[in-house]
Amino acid sequence: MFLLEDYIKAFRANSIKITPQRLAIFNLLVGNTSHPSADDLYKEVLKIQPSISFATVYNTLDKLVELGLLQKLDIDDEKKHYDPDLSIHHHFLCKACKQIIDIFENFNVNIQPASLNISSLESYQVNFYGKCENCSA
Amino acid sequence: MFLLEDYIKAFRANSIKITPQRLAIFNLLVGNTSHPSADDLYKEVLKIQPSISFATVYNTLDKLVELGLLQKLDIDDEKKHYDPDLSIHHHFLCKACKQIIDIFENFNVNIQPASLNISSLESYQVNFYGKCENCSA
DNA sequence: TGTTAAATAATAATGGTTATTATTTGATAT
DNA sequence: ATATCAAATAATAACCATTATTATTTAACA
Repeated sequence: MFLLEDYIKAFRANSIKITPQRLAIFNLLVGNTSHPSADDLYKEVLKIQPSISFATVYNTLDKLVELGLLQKLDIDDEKKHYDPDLSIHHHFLCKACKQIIDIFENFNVNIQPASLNISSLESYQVNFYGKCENCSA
Repeated sequence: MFLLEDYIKAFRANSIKITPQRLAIFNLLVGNTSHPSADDLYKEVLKIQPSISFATVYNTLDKLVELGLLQKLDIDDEKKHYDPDLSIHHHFLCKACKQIIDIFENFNVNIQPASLNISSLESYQVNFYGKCENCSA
């Protein structure tokens, strides 16, 4: 998990400006295990930066993903979710409450690009679907 | 892979009407390995059913997914893709051309629901991301 | 063949995301 | 410290996949 200073260093190293809006977003991401959507983050950051616009949230998230500091999850077809934890782990989506639960297991899912039409393998995601305990009670 | 008659039988068994529009969609799905989006299918089916509406495509795809005859892929954040092949396999998305390539390997990615906040595990998807051979040339 | 609930076509609405643009500002050089 | 300027912001419009609505049509069955 990254610390605030990791985000700042990375932005500086890439000559991307550090603004109060971005610092507020960085702070929301540090240690965040809730897999927030852009809208979730927007609502939270409004409390610290009441005049922030939605576009700024998207812009900052895009930059973070480009810099490899944030993972975009393709697990929920309704919206994108973001995960600042880049350690190898995967996710479970409860189809009822849409909660995303971390699965801290390192599955052996290597593929041999050479054997397929694939030239570079950059990442992978393992997504599980079902119902969480709350929702099946 | 299902045959046309499998789709027909399943719809009949569930008292869901079989219409020319739906038959055209069934035919497009049989043996289809292109992982089409709803729009892809709409464009194709227009050639056989020129007056079909988009809503009918979505309606039929939803029914197929509900009946367990079609898999919805959460791999492309831009749109949903559908796969009529329900055998255990996974997918690679080329970030450049958005092509989806089948990965016919059965990874051992079991999780123990009991140990987490999970009560029922219904399905999983393993998604790989990178560049295909065409796009890195 | 008539009946009826379900499906269709047409289209409006929704919601997440992206694009646009005038204004403001962070970072650098002076 | 200040000026400069490219980049970022806020506001908002546009986009696009998907879902909802509704009057009309039709598949399935009696």
